Amino acid sequence: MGKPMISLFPSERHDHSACVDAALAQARDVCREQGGRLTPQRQQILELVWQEHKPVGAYALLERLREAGIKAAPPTVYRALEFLLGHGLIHRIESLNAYTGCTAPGTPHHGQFLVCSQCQRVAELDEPSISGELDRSARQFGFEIERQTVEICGLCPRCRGNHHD
Amino acid sequence: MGKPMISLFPSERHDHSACVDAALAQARDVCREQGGRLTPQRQQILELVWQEHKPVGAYALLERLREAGIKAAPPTVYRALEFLLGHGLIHRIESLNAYTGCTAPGTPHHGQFLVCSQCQRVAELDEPSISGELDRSARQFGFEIERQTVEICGLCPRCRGNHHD
DNA sequence: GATGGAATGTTATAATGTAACAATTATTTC
DNA sequence: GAAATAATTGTTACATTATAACATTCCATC
Repeated sequence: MGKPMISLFPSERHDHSACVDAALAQARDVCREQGGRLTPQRQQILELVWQEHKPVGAYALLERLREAGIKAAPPTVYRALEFLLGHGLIHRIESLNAYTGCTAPGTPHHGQFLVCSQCQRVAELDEPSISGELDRSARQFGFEIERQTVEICGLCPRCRGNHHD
Repeated sequence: MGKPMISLFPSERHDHSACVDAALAQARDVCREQGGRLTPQRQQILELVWQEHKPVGAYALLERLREAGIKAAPPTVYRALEFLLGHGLIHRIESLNAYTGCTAPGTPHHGQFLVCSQCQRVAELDEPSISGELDRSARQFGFEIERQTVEICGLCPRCRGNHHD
């Protein structure tokens, strides 16, 4: 009974290197189209953001950079993040002060995020029905939307199953 | 043509002291019902949050407290905010790291916020149609919602009219 | 008026983010 | 190719937001 349940939360043993490769390839395409320079450093930071399907904080990225032997200061990370945000290659999760790879870069979309409070993984949605309702409500009150922040915190399918915290 | 436009953004010269008084009265009711202690300090900070229909940062509140002659440190403010958040008397606007008075304390609701990027004022919605769509989408993906963060940034009706920045 | 729990005071520090200017690297123009 | 220009990165310092830890005070109740 019920519709097939599409999994936005990839399994534990999916081929994650494929995710990363795809993200990097898409990023190169997007930058070529938009005339942005995906420098090695920016690419490396994008790759670090993609290490997991979890949002990463700026200082965690800084830590990872240093572990990779690169001595960097906060502005290095924040500048790369600014570039990546500007080209729609990552999103910022406001409720976590953290950053996550965009799964549909290049295509204009509002991100809507399902954030698991247990495993921290994030799934990105772009449901027209949600955006539509937001648009409708905003219009009703004479409000002109510039940007939507929709972050839904809760339990992902897998963590709902594992009720042994 | 079109529906009457309900104004969620009060006019510049509405009787704001009435807003504050109502908020404080509601807060007292809520605390009585829930068994929370609305101490003078907590009440004062709630009052400061309500000084405008704009979200206020914790350190701005600290500043206002000091202007009121009270020498306080950050934990004083954060503890009061924690109490007020816990009793649903204020909301935190994630995208601004700021706090705003709740317009419907006591009644369970998800806050949905229209935040004006020009005048910074905020209107709180609780549209079942939005929550409903979020619920529906989450359920579709097997996700169990604990908390919704919906913050819509854009131009409020008045600022849309004033195109002379 | 003793006592136990909540609230507040106080100091220090953690976590997140940015300003400002110097140095370098890439790109264009001559 | 060399000079000029623009973009990127390095570096230092600092701003902003938030919390940990422990001492003290307040307050309801016994």
